[in-house]
Amino acid sequence: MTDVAALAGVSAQTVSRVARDEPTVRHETASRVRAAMAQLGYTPNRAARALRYGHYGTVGMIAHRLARTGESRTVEAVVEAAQAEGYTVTLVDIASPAPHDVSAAVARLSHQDIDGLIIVRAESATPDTLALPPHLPVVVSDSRFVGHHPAVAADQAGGARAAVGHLLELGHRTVHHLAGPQDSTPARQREEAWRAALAEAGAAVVPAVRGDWSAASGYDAGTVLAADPEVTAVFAANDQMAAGLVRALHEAGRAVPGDVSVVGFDGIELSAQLWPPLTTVEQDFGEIGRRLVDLLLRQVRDGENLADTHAVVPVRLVERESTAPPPAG
Amino acid sequence: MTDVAALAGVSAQTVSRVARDEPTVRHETASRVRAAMAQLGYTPNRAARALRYGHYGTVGMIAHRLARTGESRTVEAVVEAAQAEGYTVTLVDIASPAPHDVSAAVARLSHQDIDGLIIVRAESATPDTLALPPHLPVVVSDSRFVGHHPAVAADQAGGARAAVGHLLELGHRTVHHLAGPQDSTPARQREEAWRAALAEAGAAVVPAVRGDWSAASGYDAGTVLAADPEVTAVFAANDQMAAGLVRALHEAGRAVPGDVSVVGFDGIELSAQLWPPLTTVEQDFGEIGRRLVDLLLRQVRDGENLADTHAVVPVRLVERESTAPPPAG
DNA sequence: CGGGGCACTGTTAACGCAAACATCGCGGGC
DNA sequence: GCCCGCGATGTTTGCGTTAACAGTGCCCCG
Repeated sequence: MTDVAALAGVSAQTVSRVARDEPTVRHETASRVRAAMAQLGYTPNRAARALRYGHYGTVGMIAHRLARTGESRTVEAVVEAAQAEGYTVTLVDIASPAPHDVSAAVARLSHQDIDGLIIVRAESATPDTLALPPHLPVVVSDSRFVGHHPAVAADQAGGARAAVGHLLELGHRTVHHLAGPQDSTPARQREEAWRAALAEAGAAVVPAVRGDWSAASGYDAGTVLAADPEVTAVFAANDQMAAGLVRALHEAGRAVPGDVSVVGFDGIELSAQLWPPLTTVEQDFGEIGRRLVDLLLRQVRDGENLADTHAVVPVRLVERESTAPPPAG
Repeated sequence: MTDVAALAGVSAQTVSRVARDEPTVRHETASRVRAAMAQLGYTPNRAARALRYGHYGTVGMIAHRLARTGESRTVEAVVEAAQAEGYTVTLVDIASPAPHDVSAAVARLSHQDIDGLIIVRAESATPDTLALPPHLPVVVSDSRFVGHHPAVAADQAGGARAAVGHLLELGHRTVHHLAGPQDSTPARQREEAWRAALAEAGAAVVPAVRGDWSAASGYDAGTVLAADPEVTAVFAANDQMAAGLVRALHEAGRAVPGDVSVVGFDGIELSAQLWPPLTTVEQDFGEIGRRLVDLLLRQVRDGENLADTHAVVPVRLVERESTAPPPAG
């Protein structure tokens, strides 16, 4: 900056004014300064600016396994929403959802230049183990943190009930469940809602089969389910596992949806192009991302206390061709 | 910091020393300072630190459509690799791959606190339209920038040749191509290599059908391909489109691989669980991410000039059940 | 023709931190 | 017993920027 000032024959302050497009600089002077900036390749140092201003224009985001469907789509939505508000996003991927790793990530990020923090699926962390720096605005995409931090979550239970209800209405006597891993909150919520929906409808509550979200685990579970002639309808906790399940059913010679109906969860792009196209509970990740950013920035900018806020984002059952009435007899 | 110093009864410098774990502080003093830090909820201000040190410990990353397979997996790998080196990643999603939007993203990011920049698939941008700030280390995941910026790219051509070669070896007389969008470099590279491989093998060079990477576009293209009895083998430019294509084939009553063989590209998780499991060209996104970070940090830390570096990451043909010899006759 | 105001530009200080240097007190060597 | 050296801590200074205030020259008004 000093060099630019010298080259343009003005003071550093004037360079600063030009850099910030202050109107109180004569046109001629401004162009001279701009020329000097271009010649020297000058860019304002953001660290110094941030130091002066006291904020960074950046939000931190912590997630586990960024490349997964929900995560990557949430990341995309958060990045877009943050950009629209003039903020950039700094990302940290945690090694595991264990409290220790989450805390380490929080520590790492809170040492970065961030104005606020978004935690996606803190899974096994609890409010107490989070060890957040005081005064740092936070939003969590996990409803267990209500009362501690503002939270945004999809209507997991509603989605599960919709899936079960749909299958029951088609005439299935009960609905099996291909559940997600036990350390995942959404997985548990879907599983509990499935069980509750069955009980309320007076249908037989059968044991759940468990996968780990991966398509391969869905296939493995599918080989078991396919061998059981009692199984006529399965609600899978995500679309990946549903795809693996469908493959296992095909291999076992059980027609989908002729012999077995399948419902997924998430609404990944591929769900519509599977064979058969998958009936699924579609989540609005874009909305989740936008709500996360909104709740965070309201704290950052206006200092609102939103600890009790709990935004529930609705889900939608999309009926495609993987569900039908059970086989006669 | 001043408050902490006052509370602990030491100077600010000693607080600084404790914050950085300098060993020249007496244990007793250090604990007193730490207690004060905890009580006051003190966290070192990174902007001030960055100002002092002259670097940020952050790299910027620009990508288009973060939630797509290649992008999200590259992002994950980059984030992990950067974290391992003590850097965090700031993400910007561009609205479109048009030069104007890329430049805008560059401008936005270069005003952030970053030590270097990773540009993923600059697609339609060219070295000249990039308008990068001088002295900012950059790495691009696109081989067209060789000579201008260090680049990392998967072996698109090699992958396409492997796919075509595999199908030809099975006995197919020619291989059709379900291409990606024309404004995508990888799509063009795959398409050109497909055509070249066909020509070299003396096979008939048929026109390519074009999609936009989406599974739905693959389905649309698939309805056309399925109607043509001449088609016995299709190389799809990505797995999503391959999935849509396979569905269209199923619907048209053409068996996969009995009547038509299909090869995809990318190696998404679901490819192994489609029906039938998809033969595909697997990319090593993890390696791409690691190489990007490596090349960037070598510039950042050691000031190396890597402009001519062009890392080609090998791909691997994974043979599964969607390919077989053509139907007899 | 002198003073007030305005447009423009310069000077000073502070943001929070850490390197460099200064100081202090103590134990040991002579 | 005096001074050196070392460990532990304090003081000064500057990183690049910008807010606040301080000029400086010019035009216009009375």
